[in-house]
Order: sequence, then C-alpha cells, then structure tokens
Amino acid sequence: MPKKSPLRPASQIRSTADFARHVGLARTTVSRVLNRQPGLKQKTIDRVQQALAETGFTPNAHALHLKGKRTAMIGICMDDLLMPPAVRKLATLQRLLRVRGFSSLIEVFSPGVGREVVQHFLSMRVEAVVFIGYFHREEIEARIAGLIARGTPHLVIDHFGLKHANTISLDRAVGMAAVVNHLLDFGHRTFGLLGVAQSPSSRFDRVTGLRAALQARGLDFDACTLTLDHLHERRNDFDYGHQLATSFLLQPRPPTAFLALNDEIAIGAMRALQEAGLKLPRDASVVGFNNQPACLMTSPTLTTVDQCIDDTIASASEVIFAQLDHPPRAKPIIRMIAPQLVVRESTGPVRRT
Amino acid sequence: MPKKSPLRPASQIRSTADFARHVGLARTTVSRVLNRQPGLKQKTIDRVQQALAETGFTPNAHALHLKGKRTAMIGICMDDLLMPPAVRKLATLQRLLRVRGFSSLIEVFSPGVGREVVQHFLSMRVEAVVFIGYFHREEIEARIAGLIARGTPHLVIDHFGLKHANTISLDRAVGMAAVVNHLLDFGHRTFGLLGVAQSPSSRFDRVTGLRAALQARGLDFDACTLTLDHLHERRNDFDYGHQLATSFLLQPRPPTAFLALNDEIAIGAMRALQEAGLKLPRDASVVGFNNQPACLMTSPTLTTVDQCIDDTIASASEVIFAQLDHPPRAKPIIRMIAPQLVVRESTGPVRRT
DNA sequence: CTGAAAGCGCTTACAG
DNA sequence: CTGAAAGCGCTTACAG
Repeated sequence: MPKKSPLRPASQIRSTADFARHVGLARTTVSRVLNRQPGLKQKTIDRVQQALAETGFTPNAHALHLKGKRTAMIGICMDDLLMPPAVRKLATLQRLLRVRGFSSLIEVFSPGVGREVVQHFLSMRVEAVVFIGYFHREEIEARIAGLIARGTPHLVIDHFGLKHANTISLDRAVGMAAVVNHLLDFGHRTFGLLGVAQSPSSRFDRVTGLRAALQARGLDFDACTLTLDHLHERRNDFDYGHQLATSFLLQPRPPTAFLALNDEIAIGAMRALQEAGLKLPRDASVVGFNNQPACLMTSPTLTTVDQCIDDTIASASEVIFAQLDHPPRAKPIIRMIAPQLVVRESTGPVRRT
Repeated sequence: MPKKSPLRPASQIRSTADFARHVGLARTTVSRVLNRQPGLKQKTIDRVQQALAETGFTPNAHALHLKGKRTAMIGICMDDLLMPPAVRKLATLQRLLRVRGFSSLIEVFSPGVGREVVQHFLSMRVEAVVFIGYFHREEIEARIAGLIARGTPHLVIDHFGLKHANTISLDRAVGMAAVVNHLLDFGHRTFGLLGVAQSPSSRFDRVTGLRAALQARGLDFDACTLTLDHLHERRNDFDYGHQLATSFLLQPRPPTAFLALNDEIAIGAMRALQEAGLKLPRDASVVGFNNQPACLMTSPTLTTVDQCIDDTIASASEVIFAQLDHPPRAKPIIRMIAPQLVVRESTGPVRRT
C-alpha cells in the first residue's frame, strides 16, 4: 500500500451507484458498509473504506433525509451576532449540540425576515428551532404559534414573557436583588440607575427586582432611586454611561451607588466619575452587568452580575432534547436561571460625610 | 373572510401530494404556483397561497435539492466562536451571503474534527467552504486538497500561506509598518514587543513588516526591539500584557514604545505602566491591534490597527461568488487587505530625557 | 388546468 | 454477496 494514495478526481462519482461501479460492488453492498450493517466480510468492508478515502465520496444527505433519516439539525435564530453575551450562548449551545450529533443552522432573525428564516429552517426539516435574544414580540409569537401547530419543538433563550413559548431566561430580578443587597450592606441608600429604567422587558424585570429588594428592607423605590436616562439618546455603550454619570454629578445630591444596564455603560460611568475627581469606590460604587472580560481591565475592577451562561445553555439543551424525546406537552416549559453577583473593587462602603 | 384564520394543524400535510389533496388541485398545479410559473389563473394562485398561509406547509428542501435545485448553502468553518474579530467576520459574511440568497452552515473546525466537519458540509452539498481563522496546518491543507479534487470552491480568511489555498488575509506587515513609522515620527527608537515575537505565522509576518519598516529608515531590528515574551506563559489577554509591561519596567533601559499583539495585551500593558507611575503617552507610547470597542474605554484611548473587516469580507464574498460563477482556475487566488492605523491618545512624542 | 410517468440519490426488504 | 424493485418528496416534460 502506498504511504499516501493520491486523491483521484472524484468529480465523476456523484452517487452510490457511481461509487459502487467504481469499487466493483453492488449498490446494496456499498450501502450496507456505509451504514455499518452486519453480515459483511471484513475484506469487503476494507475495500469500500479504502475507496471511500481515495475518492472522497460522501453520500448525499438530502437523499438520506428523504428516505426518512433524521436530519439531526437544529435551527438557531439570533437577534444579533455582534453582542458578545449572545454569541457566547450560541457558541456554547453549538458545542453541546454537536456532542450529541446535531448540527446547527444559524440565521439572524432580524425584523421582517423572521418568517423567511423560520420557513427556511422548516424546509430543511430541522428538528427544533431555538431563538437566542430579544425579538419583535408579534413576529416571534407568530413563528412560535406556527411551530407549535406543526409540532416542531422550540425554545426561546432570554426573551421572557412570550405567549405559549418554551422559555429559559435569566432571573434579572434575582440579580438586581443581589446587587442592591450588596450595596445596602455597604450603607448605600441612594441609587442611580444607568439605562435600567426604561420600557423593554429585559429592563422591566430588573426594576421589579429592585423594587422588591428595596421593599424587603423597608425602603421605597421612588425615594431611593434616580434615573436620568431621558436626558440622553439611549444606547448601550461606554459613551452613554459616560454621559449619564456626568449628568448625575450635576444633580444637587448625586446617588452614592450606580447600577448599570451592562458593563459597557458601567465602565463609561466609572470613567466619568473618575474624570470628575472622584476616587472609586471611596466616593461612589458602580455595578455592571454581564461579567465581560473588560470588567477585569478597569481600575478599580468592576463588580458585576454574571449570567451563568453555562448553566443557561446546559438547561437549554436539556429542554431541547426533552422535547425531541417526548411528545409535546400542553404547558409551555418555563425555566429561570439565577445570575451570580461577582464582587470586585468598584463597590465599597458608602462614604461618611 | 375571518380577520385571522386560525392555524390548522398541518401535521398531516407532509408533501405537496397531501397539500394538493387538501386544496383540491393537482400536484402539478401546486408545484407550478410554488415555483411561480406562468400560465395560471390568478384565482388558482390565490387559492394556493391562502392554503399555504393557513397550513404553514413548506416544501421539503431535501427533495428539491435531489431534483437538482442548487442548495444555496455555504459551509463556514470557524477556528473559534469566542474571538470577537473572528465572530465579526462571520457575522459580516453571513449577512452578505444572505443578501445573495445563500444560507450558512457554521461549524467549529477544532483539531481532530476537521475531517468530520467538512464531510458533513459536503454531504449537505454546500456550494463552497469558507475557513475563518487559524487552523492546524496539515489538517486544513488536507481538507483543501480534498475540496479542490471534488471541484468544490473554498476560501481561507486569515490563515496565510497554506498550500494551494485561496486566501484572503490581512497584510500585517503593512500594519506594523504603519505603526512603526507613526512611532518613529514621534522620535521613538526603542520598541518593546508584547506577544508579537513568537512563532505562529500571524506573528511572523508582523516581525517581517517591522524589520522591513525599520530597515527602510536605516535602523536595525535587533538593536531597536526588545521582547520578553519568554518570561511569561503565553496568553492573549490583559494579564499577559500586564505581566510583560511590568517585566519591561525592571529592565535597565525600558523601551519608550510598546507594540502589542492585540488590544487586550495593550490595555494590560497600559495599566501596568500607569500603576508604576508613568503618565501616558508622556512617558511611554502603547499601540494595540484589532480596534475593538475597549480601545475607546481606556484612558488614554488606545492607538491601534483596524483590520478593516468590512473590506476583508466584501473581498471574500467576491472571491466566493467568482468561483461559483466561473470554472476553477489553476492558480490559487491570494488577496491581501491593508489594515488601517487608528491614531488615538496612547501614542505621542518620545520624552526628552 | 389535470393526470400519469420518469427520475434525482438513497435505503430496505426480497428473492436469488 | 448480487440484483431488481419500491418509495421518500419533489419537478418537469408530455398527453389530454
């Protein structure tokens, strides 16, 4: 046997029929080797395997699926491929699916193309459709209704509160409670909300959590919190945090602690506070959200909330496979993941005045 | 007509035959509507369209592809789904492909599973395979040889120097030349290399570029540059940059300018220098690579090199579609993208001693 | 417009 | 082991 048999042009071999002719065996026999069926001579198996390696022939998966072989494909709709936490969820899920032999069809489900994307997944006969992120409510609810009607399993990761949807999402209320208790223990009683207050549902449940946590300690939400989100054009980045914090410093009695929608805003706020001459955490505490690598790159390092993405996605794959293995249930599956407070240097005791 | 016709269970309708029966038309007629063929009464078209919407029926793409319809799928192999620049390339490419009607099969091509991944793509009869990132050389070269033998178009984005491979990659030599000229103009003559010096090919061509740029200005590489990479365990993060810069400050005559492998290392180095009491850029200049959002979140903001990902990916899609539209050429296509120096606050005139 | 037929590439009994 | 056949879900002539 030559050390490295040269790759012969396999362009002519397009089907098992061609391939069987090339090896000099019956189509049936080749098919049996391909599917590892018993009752074949080792010599035949070897002959086919070698020809397979030499020609690089691969059976057409579309024909297999037509014959009823499962596609082992999962469709994944992303709201955005540029948000690091969403991409981390995707990467983690993709790996877990692959381990179980599933491959992923990934598309961005942007407003207006949702129908087309899901249609494409269905035409490929994916075994389940997963949504990661936040979507246009009516559009995704329509897609989910369609999937349920067809009997195709689905799962929504993050976007909470969709009608009839199987959902796994972060319990942001729990996260905010952890944050606020941490700060209350340090003596803080006034909280500046950075990008947290406005309408989208992901923000809404944070406010709920905050309100409940304050109430549990006998404090009133409206008396303790302040938001200036309306003063600047809403964004989710460093500059927005910088602008917000700057505006807070112009207030007669600025809060002593700041809770940001995400790490970027928190880092922008820290910078603004430091530029105004404040020492952190001596003069103010700041908390982010998401626990991104940048939290370790600031000085002081940023206290933040970790999404526990591994837990989320482990749970997600459970829910997906449970649906694949069992008949659909009447009630949607709803799971909440508890986030984890990560205490670092940007939070400390309130300054005694 | 009811305002919103309820979705009827479409579970029973699995084929155009079923569907045709449901609408009360011939399979042929349904097929013609589905494929927008001429010569049909508007009334028939409407009837089919409505039934399509009501039942949510979608023709089986696998059967279409069996019949010879192009799959319009591109396989994309990623080295890693957690590196932001690679993911940005993926996101950009995916969008461009989608605009042209192509969908993407995305898999992580990790060492050892490369064969399996490409095999899967080929079994799905993708029209081209794209690799984004850096791979195990022999493994990817074997895959590319197989693709060429089959006549399946391919493209490698980033990994330069692979045998027979169509490649688009960043001309890092040009980038380093821009950096070094910028610093030479500020009077710097000693350069600390942070993670740039060691073996992987992506680093190698940086050194080449540096060497050439220095030589063009009559300077000697070995006399001007210093590396301490060997002192610490190689990583690509903030801490590694911090460690390297700290070690540099222990040297008898530390360099006045630092060139980092990436932004994270640069930011770590800046922090270490600042913690040692240096003011930047007065006492030292630092340059990153990749132009990530974090570059704007530091103080001073980080001078860096932008990969021009939009250009890279626009070029990539050109190369892919060129291969799809034309017969394969004998010579591999090689394109280089010129990166762009982004000057910010972390670089300045060398300090007069 | 309808209907019957062929064929894409596979697998799976079934008879030799 | 081989060979002929049926059928998965589609499209595309072809004859009515």
